[in-house]
Amino acid sequence: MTSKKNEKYQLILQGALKVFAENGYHRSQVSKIAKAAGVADGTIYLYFKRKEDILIRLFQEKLGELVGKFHDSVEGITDPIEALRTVCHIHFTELESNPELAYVTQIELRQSDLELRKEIGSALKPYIVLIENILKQGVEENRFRSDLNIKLVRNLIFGSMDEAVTSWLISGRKYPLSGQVEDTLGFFLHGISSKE
Amino acid sequence: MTSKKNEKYQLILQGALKVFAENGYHRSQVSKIAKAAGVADGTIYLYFKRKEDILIRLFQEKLGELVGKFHDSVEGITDPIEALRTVCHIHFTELESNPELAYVTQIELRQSDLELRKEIGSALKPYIVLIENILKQGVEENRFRSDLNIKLVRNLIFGSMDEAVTSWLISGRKYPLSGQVEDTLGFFLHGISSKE
Amino acid sequence: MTSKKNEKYQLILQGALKVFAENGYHRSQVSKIAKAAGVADGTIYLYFKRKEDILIRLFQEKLGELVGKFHDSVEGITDPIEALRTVCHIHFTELESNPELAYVTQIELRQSDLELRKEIGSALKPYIVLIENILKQGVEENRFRSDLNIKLVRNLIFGSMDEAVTSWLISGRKYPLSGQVEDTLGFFLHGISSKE
Amino acid sequence: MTSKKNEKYQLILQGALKVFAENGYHRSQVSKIAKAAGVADGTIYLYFKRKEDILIRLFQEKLGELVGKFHDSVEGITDPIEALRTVCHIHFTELESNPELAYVTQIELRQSDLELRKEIGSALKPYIVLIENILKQGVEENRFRSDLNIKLVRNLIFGSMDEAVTSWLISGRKYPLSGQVEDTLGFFLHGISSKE
DNA sequence: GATGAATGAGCCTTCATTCAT
DNA sequence: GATGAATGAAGGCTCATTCAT
Repeated sequence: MTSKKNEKYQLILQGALKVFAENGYHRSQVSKIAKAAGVADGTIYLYFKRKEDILIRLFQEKLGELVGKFHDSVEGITDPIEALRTVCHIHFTELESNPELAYVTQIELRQSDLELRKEIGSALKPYIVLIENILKQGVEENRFRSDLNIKLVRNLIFGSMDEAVTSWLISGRKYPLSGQVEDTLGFFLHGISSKE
Repeated sequence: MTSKKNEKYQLILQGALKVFAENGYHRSQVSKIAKAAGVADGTIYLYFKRKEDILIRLFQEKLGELVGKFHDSVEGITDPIEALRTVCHIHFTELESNPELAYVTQIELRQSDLELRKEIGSALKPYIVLIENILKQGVEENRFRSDLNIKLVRNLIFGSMDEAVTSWLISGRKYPLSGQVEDTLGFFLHGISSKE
Repeated sequence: MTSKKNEKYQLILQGALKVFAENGYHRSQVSKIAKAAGVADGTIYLYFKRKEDILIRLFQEKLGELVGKFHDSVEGITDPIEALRTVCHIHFTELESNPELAYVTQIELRQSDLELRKEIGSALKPYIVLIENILKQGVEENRFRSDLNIKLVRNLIFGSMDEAVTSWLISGRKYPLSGQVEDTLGFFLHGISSKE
Repeated sequence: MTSKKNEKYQLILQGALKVFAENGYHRSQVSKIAKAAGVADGTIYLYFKRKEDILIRLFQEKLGELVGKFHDSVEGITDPIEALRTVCHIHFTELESNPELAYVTQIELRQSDLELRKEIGSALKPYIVLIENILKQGVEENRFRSDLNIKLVRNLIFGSMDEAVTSWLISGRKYPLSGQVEDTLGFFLHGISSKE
């Protein structure tokens, strides 16, 4: 049964999320993760090739879930502006309601070398593509400017939201992140220039 | 002579920049930095309290230089839009022409715990404030929207540029970063909505 | 099995005794002890918190054994003079027949800071108390002088024997230490004054 | 002028005595001694071959002074018992009134390897010989027992006093050491047996 | 599959000693 | 003689990974 294998596998991922969030990747010994997961040290190596794999898989699983939620939520929405609002709303509320995950994605995942960054990049790819598709659709429907540099703008949008989350996290989460959805969206849609 | 003292200090910083960029912080042994700097291992500890200090100081020095350039360049510019263009232009060209520095700031500096992230944040503060002041001035002069959430927008702008640099870096620097200044500025100023 | 755990623990202690005796504490690298014990360097840290702990535990174990022997030997002896003779005899013969232990107790254990000295002192306490009890009993039975300053005299007796051992050791063990039991006892019992 | 040379030499010895007493030999860095002495690190190596030499010389100088005092005080005394009393009195009072010296001689000097212990032994020799001569004279004058094992007894006497000092020191110097001269002397002279 | 005791490579840091000034 | 910046050897300790049970 894969369910049995999944059981330990999931326990380890959950333990790792907790331990990474509390201590940071480099101060999270494998033995500490094993204890948090309630398994023996060696058991971890039955499911993960090396310590770094735990981080990668954790990210992939969690980001997969997130991207799934993005897809599900956007699916029925035909208005690209509404789709963008939904993406931003989910991005902020999901991380706001899950500080451990936020910490790991915003802080710990960056604690990795160029190689890992590329892997993270590919895991993020579906999310970036999702934004890209919204942009394309918006341009086609003439809701967005036709001269958009889409590859660039999707990155700028992602980077904006990412920085908004990181700032909120580093500030100590003193204000509600979800309260910034509309202002962020306004920035995306209209920029900062006065109408004149 | 302070020049003499500065000499070794600078040699170590330069060596560290090179070694960090090549290997990443965690794979950069102190002995490797010492060799790159042309000094003995122990000498490093005459100028830096511990290995992590090298990273912090490196960042502070280099970012200090960058912020200085921003200030110098923006000083004589009265038009806030032009000021924003200048900031973006310098941000992109400086890092484009200095890939080692780009690597360390975009990748390695993120490989640090929350504590260090806060120190980095405070070193970045003057830059963020510079953007904030441009925004304030623009609002006052009615060039920017009066309803801007300035604290948020300055972060979004910084985050956008930051992500643009990271993407360019992770892509393998296959395209000229400086070629994206105008499109980025267009995004900041007008957003993505079509005029209608 | 605790025997299995004890096995490595004992191997390390034995290795340490040998290496300390040959090289002295400060010139005994942990790796040398590990090799002598036939275990890996890291294994030592599964059983001992730090290098200094090996010395402390070694002393406590070995001194514990010695004190046990003193107790066993004295137990059935009712004559306090005979008890004192037995103590001196065991003190000299045990160390004489175990030069490695003698070296560590007389030389290396002194190579420690005040903090460790206090720990050693507390481990020695039962031995000192044993001597003290013999003195008390002797005074009660009117075999020893009633005006003895017992706290002082127990120290003087211990110090005498200790110095006798150290001198023998530093001399290169050129004469039989056990041959000095009777003269030492004579000194304790009658002092040096002529009867007149 | 040797006086000039002696000046720095003495400064270093004084600094070392202070630093050794405060920190213990192994935690007394050469640079700390240099600072306490008010000289440069390198200067120490103009007067001492290596760090260990400082300890040896310090001991030799200080012990030399002590032995000088013993000789001066005993010189005019013809009664061997009185001579022994004087020796014990000086031994206790000198170290009691100079806790830094006491600490270094009783604790730090023991923190040395067999080689150094032998050097210390030879520096102590004149003191041991002084005691030996008193014993010989006493035996000749029939004040002490004629069957004394002089080589042994001189060590026992020295060891007794030495232990008395160390115990007093480790106890935290809570009682006056000089108050134990008479009881100690009583032990030397008459031992512990009741007269009968 | 699961365990966890054992491994041993790896590395930061200290500090006695040197030597150019 | 005096300085103190520079040196670099040395070693205690950690912890990711393995493997016999």
